[in-house]
Amino acid sequence: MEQPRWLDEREQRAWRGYRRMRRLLDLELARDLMRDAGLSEPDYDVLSDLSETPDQRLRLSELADRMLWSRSRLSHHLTRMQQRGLVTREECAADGRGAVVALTAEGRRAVEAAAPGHVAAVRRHLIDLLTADEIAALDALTHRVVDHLTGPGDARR
Amino acid sequence: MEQPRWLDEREQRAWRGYRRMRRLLDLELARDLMRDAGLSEPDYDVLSDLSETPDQRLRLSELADRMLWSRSRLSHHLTRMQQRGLVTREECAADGRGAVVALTAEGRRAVEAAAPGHVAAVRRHLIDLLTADEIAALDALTHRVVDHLTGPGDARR
DNA sequence: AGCGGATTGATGACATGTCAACCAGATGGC
DNA sequence: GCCATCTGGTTGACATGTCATCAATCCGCT
Repeated sequence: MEQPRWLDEREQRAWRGYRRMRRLLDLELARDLMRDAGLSEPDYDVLSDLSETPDQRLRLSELADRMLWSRSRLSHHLTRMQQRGLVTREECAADGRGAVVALTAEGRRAVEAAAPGHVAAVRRHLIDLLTADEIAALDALTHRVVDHLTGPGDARR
Repeated sequence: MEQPRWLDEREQRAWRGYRRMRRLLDLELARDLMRDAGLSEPDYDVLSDLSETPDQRLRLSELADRMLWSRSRLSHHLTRMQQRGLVTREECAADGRGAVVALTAEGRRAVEAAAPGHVAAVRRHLIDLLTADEIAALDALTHRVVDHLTGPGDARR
């Protein structure tokens, strides 16, 4: 830390570009999703993960891990979604402490209605703007960073 | 929207990788910054933008635009930072409605103390994991997306 | 000069996320 | 079997972000 290696020009541009894209893309996708389907991104993510699961249901901890959410956050968010009728909570047969979230019919209807538009927005604002090489690079690089962050130091310090 | 063009395998992987990286990188950088310097990312961004400005001060609206924040968010955040002594508000001579945020000595000290460690973390968890080609690709692609999102449809809808 | 609409920033109510307890049930050593 | 400990999930207090609204001021026009 004594002699910090600052970012050179190109690195600087890449880093700032990343952050700016991140923010703008997020705003845009969230706005589209809310306008077209009445869902927030977190709502959509929960519903989407659930709908991809064989039985339309998951243990809370399992879902939290997949989404990289704290259990607390998930619990709070699910109670809100439950009040809107998108999901229900069930007891877990295998573990008396556990709970299972399940998609309701209405929840399923909501994701299915939202998905095409959301995918189209992701294409329009990101994927279709990239060359095949860039998509490949993005795939490679993001996974490398993810592996780095989940690998050795997964146990935090 | 009738026949949605779903993402193919590679696109899917790139998109999911991006989202996962986004989340993990954010958590990691935020944790490091808080632990080492007692600042949140938003704190750091505000201080950093101010410190790069000639006079260490900016109009609120100017700062909000640069950061892509709502004015409301900025105003709330600044009152919190002000209470911690990192910034002050001043009246704007040129415009009676306006306000100007200025870095305090303590605020300056805080960014300068935080910057080397933060840059090192950005390197360690992202930049230094990428090849030169990937950095160039990231630079190009993010700016293209940013231009797309800020360009024609800047007036939303 | 003076009216009317736009802009600036502040504010309060509310939605969302985080953090630190907390409880109930599981698990493991003895 | 029984106690100590760990885990899964919930909860409440609090930090943060959003949205609608408001007052002050500015600007363009007559």
